[in-house]
Amino acid sequence: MTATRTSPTLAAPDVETVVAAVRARGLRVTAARRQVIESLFAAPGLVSAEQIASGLGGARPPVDDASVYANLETLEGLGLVRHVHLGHGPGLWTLADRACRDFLHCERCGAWRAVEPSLLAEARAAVRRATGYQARFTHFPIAGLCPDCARADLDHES
Amino acid sequence: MTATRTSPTLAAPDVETVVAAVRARGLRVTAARRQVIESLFAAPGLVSAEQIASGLGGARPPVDDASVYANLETLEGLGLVRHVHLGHGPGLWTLADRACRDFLHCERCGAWRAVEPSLLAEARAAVRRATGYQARFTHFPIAGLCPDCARADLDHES
DNA sequence: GTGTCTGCAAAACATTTGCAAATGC
DNA sequence: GCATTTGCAAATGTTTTGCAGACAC
Repeated sequence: MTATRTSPTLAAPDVETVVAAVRARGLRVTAARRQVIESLFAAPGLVSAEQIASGLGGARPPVDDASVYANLETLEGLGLVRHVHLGHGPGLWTLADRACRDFLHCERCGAWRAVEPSLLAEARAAVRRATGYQARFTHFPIAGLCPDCARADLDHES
Repeated sequence: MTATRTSPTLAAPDVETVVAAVRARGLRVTAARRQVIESLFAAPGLVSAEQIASGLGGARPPVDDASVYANLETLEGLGLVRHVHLGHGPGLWTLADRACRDFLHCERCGAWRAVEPSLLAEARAAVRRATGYQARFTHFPIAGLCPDCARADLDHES
């Protein structure tokens, strides 16, 4: 469902800080839970639940899909983790402090870009003026064409 | 799910016009295909493939899911039909030449709104200036909070 | 010890695919 | 007549659910 912005986003520089935050909430730090957290730190950017479950291609023992989903949901509830939907395909997950960004996604080549929310302030204001909607590009990104594909599109039409 | 449609419905061609367009492309007009087309005309707005397959709750005989999907894809290829993704849930289909083309979707209450693309020209320009992306809100809508939910959000926080 | 988490299995859900039989043109 | 299209059945990919046993605290 909709991501619930509960607590202010914690700065989470390392695994142990997140683990400590989990424990502080009275939740248990199991091997599976720790591995989900470590996978998110190890990943270069957005990762699917399936990638996390299979150990990110590393030599780690796999964690069951259901446990990964349960953990991601729990961690998202704590505000430590977020997910985003880039077009079709599975939801993609990342640490909350890394994902406090707005996303753009190219419908043609699949490239995505994460930007500071402030960069899109003017766009959000324009949407608001035109429609009254308060746009959030965090969970469902802006879809469209990246600069390269937009240029190719123009070349093709001319 | 409250559907807020503040969209002027331009004169859409009738069923026979679409049927004629299908035949003109050398495709066959079967009972199932005709029913898919009629369902799209009968629907008040966006409908799922599942709703079309089950006859829109009417007394019509059901059409097989696979046939509905195949037909929607074919008709979309002809430019007669298109689909959008409102958040999670199934894709939603509508006739291509119904007036409104850009969608906004409320992540909280699920309401959606279809607007003239020109209304969002300024927003698209702002995205372009800030990021170089050419935003298209047609297939994946703008997600955020509708005016009502945005107001409730403010009230709740204050 | 107690209540949370885990892994496994199975279901839910939207969609796609394979194929023999039906049918529009 | 013949290619297109259908309905059925089964597979796909993603996520959820139910549950008995394992384990953190």
